[in-house]
Formats: sequence, structure tokens, C-alpha cells
Amino acid sequence: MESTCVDTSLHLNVGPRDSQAISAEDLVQELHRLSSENQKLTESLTHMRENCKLLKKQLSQAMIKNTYSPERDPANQSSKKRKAETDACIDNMISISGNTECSNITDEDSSFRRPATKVSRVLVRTQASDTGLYVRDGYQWRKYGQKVTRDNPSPRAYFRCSFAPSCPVKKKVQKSAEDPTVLVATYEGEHNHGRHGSELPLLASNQSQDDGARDSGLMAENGGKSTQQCLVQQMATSLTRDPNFTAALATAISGRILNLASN
DNA sequence: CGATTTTGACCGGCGC
DNA sequence: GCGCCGGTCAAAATCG
Repeated sequence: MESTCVDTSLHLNVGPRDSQAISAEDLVQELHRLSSENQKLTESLTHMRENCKLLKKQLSQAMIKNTYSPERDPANQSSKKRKAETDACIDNMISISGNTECSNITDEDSSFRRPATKVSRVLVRTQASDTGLYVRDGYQWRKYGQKVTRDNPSPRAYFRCSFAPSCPVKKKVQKSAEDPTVLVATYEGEHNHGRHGSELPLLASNQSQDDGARDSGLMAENGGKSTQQCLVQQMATSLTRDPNFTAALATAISGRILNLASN
């Protein structure tokens, strides 16, 4: 599969002090650049999804034929479970071979699993030395358990959304069995609130450091980075996870242009 | 002192 | 019915 390199450097000055130094013209140009970039990313994503679907289909057929055929494996009677394991394996292979820093697979894309609640998987590449099972996603999580599972030597961590007590969302984080530098985060359910009280916290330049520090995951991953570096990293992560992110970014920039124009 | 993490115990589903 | 396994609970420990 072809690899896609996404330039996540937005070349933005996110510090509030710099905002006065940016001219409206610069922001308009940035807006246009981001719009075209968004279009390219969307096209690229569509292309990759099509390739993924095709590969998944081919691999599934091949593995069911060769590896898990009942004739070759008489002991294997639990075909449903094996099928699920095969699918998970295929998902992993495809996701990791995508060569992106972060991939997002939802079950809306999958023709295999149809759970009652919305389940999505996110792969995040970390440094090999990073032993933490924390995936920064803008939400506030409370860890409630950790288990070592049969198919993976690294433990799986269980998180609940603690931003809103009534939020039903759960998250599982585990290192990939194939590549220990990749964290696999599985989200179950949908948030019934915004991220830290805002739909676009990453763009909110007035977001206090306390807001960020409330996210224990953020605290665990900061590792001495400045708040601005963390914000930029968060923006890059959101950009790769959500094709609509640049559109939201453009909206935010538009707002800033209007503010500058009114001053 | 409250919030969060850790970790062993417990529970329920599933296959045999 | 039994054992395995994933998921959750809850008490103790830790942190800010």
C-alpha cells in the first residue's frame, strides 16, 4: 500500500500574545491554504479507506481459506471467536501498515462487527521508551482497571470518562502486539458533553493551563514540554484523527479575522 | 483532604 | 458443571 505523509505542522502561532502581530491578510491566506489541505486530506483518506476495505476483504478470505479452515484445524470449532480474532488481527495489520502517526477505524467502516454501542479504534504511535498507557484526546479519563490479556503480553488499561458523571463512554488502551510503539485505544459509546466544556478546546487560546492539567493523561505525557508544544502536538493529533478538523480550524481562524477587523 | 491510580478479588459470559 | 478469560469493583496507596 502506498504510504501517505501528512504534514501536521500547521505553521500557526497559537500564543495569544502573537495574535496582534498577524495581519488579516496572512490569516486569509492561511485559511485558503488549510482549506485546500483539508480537501487533499479528505481525498487521501477516502482513497486509503477504499484500499483498506479491499485489503481487509482479500486478507479475510485468504486467512479463512488457509489458516482457519475447519478441514485443516479440526480442533477449531469456535468459528465465531476465531473469526473475531482474525478480524482484529487484520484490523491491526492494516492500521499499522498505513504508516500514519495515528489512524482511526470505526465500526461504521467495518463490515464485520456490529455492536450495539458505537465502537471506534485509534492507533497512536509513541516512543519505544514510553511505558504509559495514556492517549491524549482532549477528554478527561479516570482509570478503573488494568488487565493482562491472553493475546498480548502488555497490559490493557480501562478508562471511564470522568468529565461528566453521566457520560457512558469507556476507553481501553493497550500496546499493539505487533508493534509495542503503537498504542491501540478502543472507545465505546459517545460523549454526551463537549471536550473540557468546549468543542474546540485545542483552538481556544485562552484555555487555562489548569484545564489541561486536569487531564491526568496529559500530565502523564507532557514530559517537560511547554504548554504551547503540547497544544501544537494536540492539534497535530486531532488533524490526523479527524478530517473535519481543518474545517473547524478554518472556522476558528475566520472568527479571529472578524475580531481583528472589528478592532 | 479529595482525586486519582494501583491491584487483587470478584463476577458473568462462553466454550467444552 | 467447570474452567478460562475479559471486564469491573473496591480498598489501599499515592499524589498534588
